Amino acid sequence: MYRSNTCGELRLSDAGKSVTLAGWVQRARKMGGMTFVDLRDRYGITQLVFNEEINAELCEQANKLGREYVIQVTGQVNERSNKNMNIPTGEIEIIVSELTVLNSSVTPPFTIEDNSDGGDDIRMKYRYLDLRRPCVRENIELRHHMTMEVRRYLDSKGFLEIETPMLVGSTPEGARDFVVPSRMNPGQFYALPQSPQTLKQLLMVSGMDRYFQIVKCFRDEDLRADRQPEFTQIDCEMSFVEQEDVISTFEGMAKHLFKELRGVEITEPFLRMPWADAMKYYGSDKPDLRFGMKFVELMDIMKGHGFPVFDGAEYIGGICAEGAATYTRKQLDQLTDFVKRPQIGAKGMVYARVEADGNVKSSVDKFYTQEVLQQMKEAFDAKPGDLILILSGDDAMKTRKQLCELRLEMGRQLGLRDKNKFVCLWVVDFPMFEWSEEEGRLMAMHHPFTHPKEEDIPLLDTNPAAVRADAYDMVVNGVEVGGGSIRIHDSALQAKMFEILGFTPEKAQEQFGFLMNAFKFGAPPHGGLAYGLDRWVSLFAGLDSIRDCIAFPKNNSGRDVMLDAPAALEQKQLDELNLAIDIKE
RNA sequence: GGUGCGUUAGUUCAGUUGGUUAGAAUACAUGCCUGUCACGCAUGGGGUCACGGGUUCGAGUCCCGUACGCACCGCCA
Repeated sequence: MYRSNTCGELRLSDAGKSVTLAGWVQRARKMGGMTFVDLRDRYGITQLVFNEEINAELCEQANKLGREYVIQVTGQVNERSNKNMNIPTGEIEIIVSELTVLNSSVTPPFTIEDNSDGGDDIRMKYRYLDLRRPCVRENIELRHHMTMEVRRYLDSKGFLEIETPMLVGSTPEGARDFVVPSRMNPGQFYALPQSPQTLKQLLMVSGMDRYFQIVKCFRDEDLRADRQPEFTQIDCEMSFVEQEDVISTFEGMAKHLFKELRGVEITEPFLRMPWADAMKYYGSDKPDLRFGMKFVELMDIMKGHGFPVFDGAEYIGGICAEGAATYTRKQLDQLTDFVKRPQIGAKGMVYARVEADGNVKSSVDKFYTQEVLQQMKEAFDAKPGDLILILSGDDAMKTRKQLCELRLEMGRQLGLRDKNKFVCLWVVDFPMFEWSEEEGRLMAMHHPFTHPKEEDIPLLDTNPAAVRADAYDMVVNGVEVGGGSIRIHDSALQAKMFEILGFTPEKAQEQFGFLMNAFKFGAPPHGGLAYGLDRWVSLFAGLDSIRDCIAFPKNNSGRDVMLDAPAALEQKQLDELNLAIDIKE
């Protein structure tokens, strides 16, 4: 038996017991005649005491212990004379009578503490040491608890957890696939699934009725703080459901997770917003509604008064930052620089302060009478002390996206994006298609299996760009944590969708024939949703990056710096797979 | 594919206008210390200033390129 207890569980009530503990040496404090050792495991830290007067030889051994040595000790639980109330075990210590070094350790490259001295790069290289740090370990524990609660909730609703294959066929629409060469089928490749989308639909055809899977998905696209090439979805599908059924089931799951993992009880229904409104009022399909600053359009009020920039604009709109009239000229110049950054791309920014007497003082006063400025103030319902920021441009959608960035930045600067506040929103009524400049054709905004809104189906022939879909995203604090749709279950309608997307019937049959054929055998109406597990955990843990809740993540270049992957293959392996490498300059 | 920031001791960072032997903290080693808990005190070792080129009497510092890291744009049905 290596241990009788963990390093996190002994309390004052255990005083007098003889125990055996095992763990890692966090640090040793040598006081001369006595030595204290903090022994750490996943559960906590327990202080060990070695006293020269009691056992000189043992104390000598303890003085040789280094950081991260793995040791086993036996001793008696003792009430401390000086208690440390900062840790749960701080009222006791172990007076050690036996010490075994189970393994030594070289000096770690960074300290194993919450306030570590390790940077991202070195932490990833030694991720197994990074995971020893309590603040990282807690994220992994939270992730575990979340998957357990997901299973508990979905099981209670009758969902079956069913595994789908990782080696599937490549699909042309959407993200780039990771591909896997087949040795037994020379020149042919599997692809890793971007999502089990079509397979879960086939499970509905099978009559499985309610399916879920906590599943890895793979997309060979560039990484971000919130995007990894392999990530985990909570993938779900239900039969005989309409949009409302799916939304209520997964709103219920979100509430369950909030309650069980964050202790937040949400009783009222989540907010709903049509996609068109989200774009119009927030310039984004995933608005952060923890704060206001809804866009106000100013074309009627501000255009045609002789200010050339606005007079030539196709869109003029602004936000009102409550109480921000105290912003200095320097701060406003910095905001102007912010929106002019190439990544945002605004030409400039107009600002207006509402002064204590209600007058509006703007950066374009010479073009506008106070009367017009007052109309503008009314449009925002602005109060004395508020600051109005206005952008304009010749492309309404682009300008709204710029205004969106400005709004988020102001929210950040004014401290309105509190990590402990959660606002949940369903964005609904997504467009079915969006125009792709690159491809010169319509592309599915969600995916090609999405059901159009019943009332918009006639538009498929006349004006497909105006067709809306039975698609919905869940957005929490401006993070898209999941999305789904009602699917097409009719092979004729599915064929029509492929036609609109520019597939020839032959191509559609080749790529998705298996699905359309299945639909001929009695496919039930069905729909579903996938939640992003990594993003949910990050949101609950208040993390800036999903990397921090993934045990072994990839870096920005898609590399695992610990495993040094990806890497070149041996020629023998390439030969077996009938592959030749030809790297273009 | 693109933009920005960064790369100096094991680690996290400072390093002024280009000027003597490149510093701090922490970690590490040694010694002292019997109630510490971020223990304390003393001493010590530890540097290809990412790499390559350029400007200069002289480059950690300025310029160009490359590599790597982070954030972002494109991309992510």
